[in-house]
Amino acid sequence: MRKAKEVTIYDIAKKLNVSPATVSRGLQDHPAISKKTKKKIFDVVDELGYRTNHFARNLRQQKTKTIGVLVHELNSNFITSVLAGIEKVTTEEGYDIIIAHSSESYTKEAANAKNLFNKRVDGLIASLAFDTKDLEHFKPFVDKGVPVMFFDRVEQDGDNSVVIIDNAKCGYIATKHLIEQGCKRIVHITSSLQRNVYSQRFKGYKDALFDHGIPFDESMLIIGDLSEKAGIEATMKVLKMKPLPDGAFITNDFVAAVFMRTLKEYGVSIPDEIAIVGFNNDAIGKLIEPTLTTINYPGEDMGQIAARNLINHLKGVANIHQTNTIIARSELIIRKSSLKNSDKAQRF
Amino acid sequence: MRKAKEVTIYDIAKKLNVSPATVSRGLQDHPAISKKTKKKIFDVVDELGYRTNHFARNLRQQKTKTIGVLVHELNSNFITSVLAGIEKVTTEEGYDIIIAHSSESYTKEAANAKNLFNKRVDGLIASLAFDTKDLEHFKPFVDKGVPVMFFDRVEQDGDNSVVIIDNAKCGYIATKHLIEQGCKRIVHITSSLQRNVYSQRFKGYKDALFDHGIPFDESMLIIGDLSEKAGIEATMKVLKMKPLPDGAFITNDFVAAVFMRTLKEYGVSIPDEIAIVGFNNDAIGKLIEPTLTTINYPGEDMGQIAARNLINHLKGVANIHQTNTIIARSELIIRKSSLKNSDKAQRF
DNA sequence: ATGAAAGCGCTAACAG
DNA sequence: CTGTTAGCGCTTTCAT
Repeated sequence: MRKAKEVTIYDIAKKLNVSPATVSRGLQDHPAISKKTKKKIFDVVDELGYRTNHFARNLRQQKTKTIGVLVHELNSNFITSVLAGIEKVTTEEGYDIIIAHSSESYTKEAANAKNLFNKRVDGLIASLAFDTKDLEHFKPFVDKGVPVMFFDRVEQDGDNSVVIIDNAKCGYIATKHLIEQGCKRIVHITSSLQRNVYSQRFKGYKDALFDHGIPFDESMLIIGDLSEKAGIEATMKVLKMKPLPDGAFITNDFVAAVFMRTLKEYGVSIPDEIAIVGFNNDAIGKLIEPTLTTINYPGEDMGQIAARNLINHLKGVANIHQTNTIIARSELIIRKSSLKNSDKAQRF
Repeated sequence: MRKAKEVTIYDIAKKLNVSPATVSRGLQDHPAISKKTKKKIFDVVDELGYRTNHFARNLRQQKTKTIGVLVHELNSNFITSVLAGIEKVTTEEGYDIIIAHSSESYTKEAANAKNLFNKRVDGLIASLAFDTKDLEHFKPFVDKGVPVMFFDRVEQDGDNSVVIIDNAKCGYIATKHLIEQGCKRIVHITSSLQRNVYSQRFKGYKDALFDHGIPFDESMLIIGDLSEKAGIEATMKVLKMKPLPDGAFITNDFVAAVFMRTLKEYGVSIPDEIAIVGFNNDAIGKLIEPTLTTINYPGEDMGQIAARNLINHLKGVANIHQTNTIIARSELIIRKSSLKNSDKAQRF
C-alpha cells in the first residue's frame, strides 16, 4: 500500500558517507558527535523525509517510552481533566500515551489491560470499571515489573499505588452542609458500595449524621447504577417516603440532575422541600435549575500527580511502592440547589 | 526494570524440538501445521507465558494492524458514540486503535497527526479541530498512501473521503420547524462558518427562511466559539434586539443550554417568547427546563461506516477514493423548548 | 569523533 | 508438514 519507500538511517549514512552508527548517534544528540555532522544529518533527514522506525528502536531497546491509560469512561469532565493532566506531564517527559476505555465493563477492562500489556507499555495508569471486583488482570504487569498507578476508582486493600481524593471527607462535608441548612432527613443516593469511592462517601455521610446526633436510617440509602433509569427509580422511592426527606446527597451530578428533574415533575420544590448536593462538578450543574451544589474534584492535578509519580519511578528517581496513597484536595461548591436561604448562593 | 526474561518463539521451539518457523506458523494458525503440533505449541505458550513481540512482527511485516483516530474533543455524546462505532468494527477485524484528541487546537491536531504518522498507523480516521484551516498535516499520510477517512468536521473542497450528515438539511428542518411554530424572527447562533458543519447548517437556515418568504437579516446571525462565555455573549446580543426574536436555532446543545439559562435569568419565557432548537442531542437536553428540541446525529453509525470503509480499503476489497462522500441519516427530536403549544411535546 | 558488527524477535521465501 | 536462512531498522559495545 505504501507508495514511497521508507527512508532509513542507512540511506542517510550513504548520502553523507558516514556510518549508520554515526547517524543514529546524531539523531539522539549524542555528545560524541560533532555539531557539524549533526547539522548535516538533520538536513538530510528533512530532505529525505526520514522518520524513526519505532518498532526497530523498541525491538532493540526493549522499551517503548509509552504509558497506557485505562479509564472507565470518556465522557465526563473529570476524566477529560485527568487525561489533560496526564498528557501534560507525559508530553514534557517525552512519553506517548495510549488511551483505552472500558465503558464501565469489567470484561472490556480486562481485554484492554491485556492489550496494553502486549503492547508493552512501560507503565500503566488506571481507574477501575464499575463492576471490577478483582485485580487479576493487572497481575501480568506486576509480574513483569511494569509499574501501575491507580487513580480515583481503586482497590485499597492491596499494596497498590493510588491517587485519590478523600472521599470520606467529601461525603462528610456534603452531608454536614445539608445539616447546616436545617436538613434532618437526608437520603443518600449512590452506587455499588463495593467501589471504594462510593463506600467512602457513604462512610462520610454516616459519620456526619452521627456527629450531629441524627440516627442513620437504612431506608435512606438508595443504591443503583449511574444511569438515567436508576435516577428515576431512586426518585420514585424517595417520593413514596412519608414524610418526604428534606435533603439528598447524591454521588453523581448526572443522577442528581435526573433526580431534580423528576422531583420537579411531581411538584416538589428544590431546595425548599428537598435540598440537594451532587458530586463531580460536571458542566451540567451550572445549567440546570436550580444550579447544583456539588463536590469539585481536581482532575487535572490528579492526572499530573499520577503521571509524574509513574515517570519518576520509571526513571528510577523515586519508587512508587514507597508512597502508597496520594490524596488530592477537593472542595464543596455551593450553588442554589442546597441553600434553603437562597440569597446566599454563590454564582459561577 | 523487567523482572522475568521475555519468552520468545525460540524458547518455545527449543522446548518442543521444532524450528522457530514452525512455532511462528502455528501461532498464526497456518493451515500447513498439524493440529497436534499447534496444540503442543499453545500449551507451551501458556506454560511459559509467551506474548507476541509486536515490534518484531511489525518491523518484519511493515504493517501495524493499527488505525489512528484523531478527534477534536472527547467529552460529548456524539464523539463517544463515534468511538464506540469505530471500536466495534475495528475489534471485529482485529485492528487496534490509537485515540488522540486535539482539544480543539490546530497545533495539537498537527502534533497528533505527526505522532500517529510516526507510529505508522495503517489508516486514519479524523474529525477536524475548531480552528483547522488547512490539511497540510495530513499530507504525509497521502504521500505514503496511508488512507484517511474524515468524519463530521471535514473539508469538502478537496477529494477527501468523508462521512457526514446532511448538515444543510438539518439546518433546514430545524428552521422550518421553528417557522411552523409561528416564529418569524429567528436568530441563528453558531460557530465559525469556515467549518463545513456550521456553514452548511447556516445554508439550511437561510434556505428555509427563503422558502417561507422570510427575508434573511444579517444581524440575526451570531457567531462565537462554543464556550459558556460565547453563549452568554450571544444571549446578551439577543436581549438587546428590539423587537426580541421569537425563535433561535443554535448549533450546539451546550450553548443552547447556556442561552436558555441566561434568557430565563432575564425573565424571557421559553418557548413562548423565544422557541429554541439545538443540535447534537447531548444528555443535557433532557435535563434542562424546558427540555431541548434538537437534531440527533447517528454517531455510532458514522463511526462504523468510517471504520468499515477504511478497513475495506486496507483489505483491498473496496477503494476509498471512489466513494467520496457518505451521508448518514439524522433527525429532529422535538421536545418542549420549541413547542409554542407545549401539549404536543414528545417525552423521552 | 567515528566505524564495524552483532543482535533485538519475528516472518516468509525457498527448500525439502 | 516442517526446517533453513535472511533480513526488517535500529542501537550499542568495542575498536580505532
